[in-house]
Amino acid sequence: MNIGQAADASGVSAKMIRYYEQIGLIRPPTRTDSNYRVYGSDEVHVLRFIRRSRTLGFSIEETSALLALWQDKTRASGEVREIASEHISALETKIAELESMVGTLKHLVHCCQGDNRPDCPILDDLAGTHSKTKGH
Amino acid sequence: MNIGQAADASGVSAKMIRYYEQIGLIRPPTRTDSNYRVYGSDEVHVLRFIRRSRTLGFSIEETSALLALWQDKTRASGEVREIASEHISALETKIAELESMVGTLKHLVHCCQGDNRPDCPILDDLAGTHSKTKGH
DNA sequence: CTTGACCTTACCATGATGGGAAGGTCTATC
DNA sequence: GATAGACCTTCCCATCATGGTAAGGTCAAG
Repeated sequence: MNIGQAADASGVSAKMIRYYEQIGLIRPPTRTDSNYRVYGSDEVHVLRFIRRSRTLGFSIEETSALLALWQDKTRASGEVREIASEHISALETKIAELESMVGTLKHLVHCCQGDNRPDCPILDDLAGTHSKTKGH
Repeated sequence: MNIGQAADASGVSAKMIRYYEQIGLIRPPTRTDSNYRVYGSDEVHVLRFIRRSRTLGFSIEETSALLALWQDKTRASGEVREIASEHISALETKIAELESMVGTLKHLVHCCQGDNRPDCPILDDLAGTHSKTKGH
């Protein structure tokens, strides 16, 4: 299987497959006489694993750790759970930040009449010119 | 005021101030004979505006638009509200995505016993080997 | 006049991905 | 067997916003 077919089969672009190889996330595959990369179903399986992990928001580094644990027959699933739990915490922190931003913005939009008057609470807040909405 | 003082006063690093100048977000300030950038309270005000906008998650491009509206005396606040509303939508989409990830991961962590047995639902899900948790 | 804190520009790095160029290879069709 | 087109290879560049570092100039205090 060439890299294009492996890309189609795994959902990981050929570009990314080469990149993952370059940074050491996956092992260099065998090559044909004409230097083409050759992949089998095992490699496609690994690529799918990586893709799913990335989809769930794990970084390459985290994915690398999960991949190692997946391939380690003597692994402890506790380690996996720890990585996942930490990732959940990070995601929840991020969500809280975004929700805070949304809350502030919604309040501002609500105060902003949206007509043509030059007074705009959103801009005023951004400029920090008064403190009406600042404490929000 | 030198760039360092402007940085302290605005909360934007000197590095970023130069960058914002380079990409045209802010205007080049006057310089001293020895080529030092000189800032006044107006520039600091602009920098604070930018900082607040960035804190709220607006991109540089959006910040640039908001800044232009802020400095445009004939602006319509409706435009501002539109930018903010679109930004809220984008943030909410992002939040939903993250929450979906968290949901999947929590389910997996819940299923994963965290002991030393080599069976780990999280890795199984990532690998896509069975469909027990896949439809989640 | 030296020291140290500041400033200047210029370049490199991040993380994960896409784009493109220049050149080699394979396959199908004529 | 030649040619076209689809594929592969490596290498370099761009993103986005930010940080770092290095080499050199400037300023103020002691």
